[in-house]
Amino acid sequence: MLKITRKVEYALIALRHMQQSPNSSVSSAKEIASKYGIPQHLLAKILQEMARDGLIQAVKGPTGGYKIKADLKKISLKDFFEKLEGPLGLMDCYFNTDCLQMKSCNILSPIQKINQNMRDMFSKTTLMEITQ
Amino acid sequence: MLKITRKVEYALIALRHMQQSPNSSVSSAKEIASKYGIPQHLLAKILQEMARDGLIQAVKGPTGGYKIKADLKKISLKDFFEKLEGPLGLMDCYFNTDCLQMKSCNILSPIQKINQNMRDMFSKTTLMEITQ
DNA sequence: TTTATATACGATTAAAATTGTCGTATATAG
DNA sequence: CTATATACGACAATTTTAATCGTATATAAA
Repeated sequence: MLKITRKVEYALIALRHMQQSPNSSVSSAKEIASKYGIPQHLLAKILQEMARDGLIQAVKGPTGGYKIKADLKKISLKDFFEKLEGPLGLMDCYFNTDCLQMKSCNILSPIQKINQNMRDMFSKTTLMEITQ
Repeated sequence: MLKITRKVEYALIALRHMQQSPNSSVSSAKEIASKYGIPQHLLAKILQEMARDGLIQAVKGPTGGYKIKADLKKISLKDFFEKLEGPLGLMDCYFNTDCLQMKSCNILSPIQKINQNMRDMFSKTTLMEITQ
């Protein structure tokens, strides 16, 4: 429990790789996948999603690839996680109000506090701090 | 991702229930399960594990059940999570050193820092704060 | 203009982790 | 005795995550 997914892990690895590449050069999914031992097609899908999210820019065709587009100093880890994986919370009831046990649940408010702590923590860290 | 398991959720609910019960009285798995809509056998297994861990005390036979044994003020949420679910980390490589990509991984050290932040956060909260 | 290589993206399958059930044994209050 | 509780391992179902596959489109370079 309390693990990040491989999807997020692969996304971070790719971002850091691009961050460390010469400016304005692009990195292909194939190049990144083989360097870090990531399934190529899977990484490609993740890169495509990050491109749709505006984090990176895609360049098509041979010699194509991806490069960083957004200002990573302005994006928190919380926002990054939520772009890729949806709402961030220890339990679904933090966002989802359709739990049948809602009325009888006795740990709802204590959990909400911890949730808030965790969200604050990830809000205070920028993507740049991870990838630089 | 970054979710706690139902096992931990059920354990917290049960602990809080016992905490709020009259002192020296016991609560049965059946009673707690039906009150909060938890599968009875599943809750029983979790309570048994907590008993083995010394968190609660089991009383056998009819009129039996469980009551709090440990001093919840002295147990951090981190220790509680680790008792039930094992090592706490965003990624397995925080503890497990047999990842094949270890050498090429470029996010290892940044992830370790976030890991430490998360562990610190859960170390600073006691079980009592959740269950009281 | 042809070819090789890249992104784009939905559909599907595979694997892993989580969640829940079942059967049987043992203890004990009434 | 008997009913009810804990004890515990084996097993099954479900859900989530991870990975693969097929096909289409864009484009640089020969």
